[in-house]
Amino acid sequence: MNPCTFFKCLADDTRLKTLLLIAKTGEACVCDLMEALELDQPKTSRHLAQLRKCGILLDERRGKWVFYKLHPELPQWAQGVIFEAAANNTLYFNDALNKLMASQSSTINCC
Amino acid sequence: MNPCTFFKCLADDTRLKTLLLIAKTGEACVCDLMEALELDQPKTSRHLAQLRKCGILLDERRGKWVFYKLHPELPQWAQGVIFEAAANNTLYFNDALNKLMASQSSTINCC
DNA sequence: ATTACATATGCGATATTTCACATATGTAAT
DNA sequence: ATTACATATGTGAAATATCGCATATGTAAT
Repeated sequence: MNPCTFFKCLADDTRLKTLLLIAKTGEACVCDLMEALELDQPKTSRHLAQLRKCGILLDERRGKWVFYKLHPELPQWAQGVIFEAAANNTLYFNDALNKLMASQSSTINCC
Repeated sequence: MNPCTFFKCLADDTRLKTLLLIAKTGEACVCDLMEALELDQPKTSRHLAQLRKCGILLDERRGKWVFYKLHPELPQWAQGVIFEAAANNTLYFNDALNKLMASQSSTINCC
């Protein structure tokens, strides 16, 4: 994991918020992330794909849905960076986190 | 310190190596950084200026030279990110670090 | 005040990233 | 087999970042 590549992945609002949300909740499906971040589907999917291809996220299909979580083999220091950022920037993604947790605890919309 | 802005600053080879070098050595002047990273003067200065304007580095002039160090008011978590990256990616900037330490311990070239 | 050296910045050219739309793929139900 | 829904990707346009060169500013010495 080249550190510059890693930081490039964090250097975008959509990707960073996505990662912080997943760090906080453990995992999330694409449709919930879309709603929480108020993004269209291709944009959400594109950024997730980039994080997956860089080895930061791991995807897992369950029926029609795809869930993403932090890749278990992500180096410890990189995980630490993500968790530290999540713990110290609540204001930055709190809105999205609330929406995501609401989606995840209901079955109204999707998965 | 917006976390996305912060990570954008780390998402470039020149800036990231500069930061890791400064994290390891405490401070460095522009001319030593130029040599260690084998960069031309305007490029070095431009990236340092960006890091300074974002509040990550603090500059201090001493005679003809300008020294940069981590900004003392940089949030703790952000400092942590830089130090963790420095501690876990030695291969990424070891060449530059050796050159920098050689420059700093001699007075042949500049300051 | 002039010169030499260190650092900073204006600016147009180039490269890279991101976006938006259309379309493709994959899954499950009927 | 067809339909509906969830997700992924091809592609060109738009936005953004970086570079290279020229030039400006700041400091110290003569």
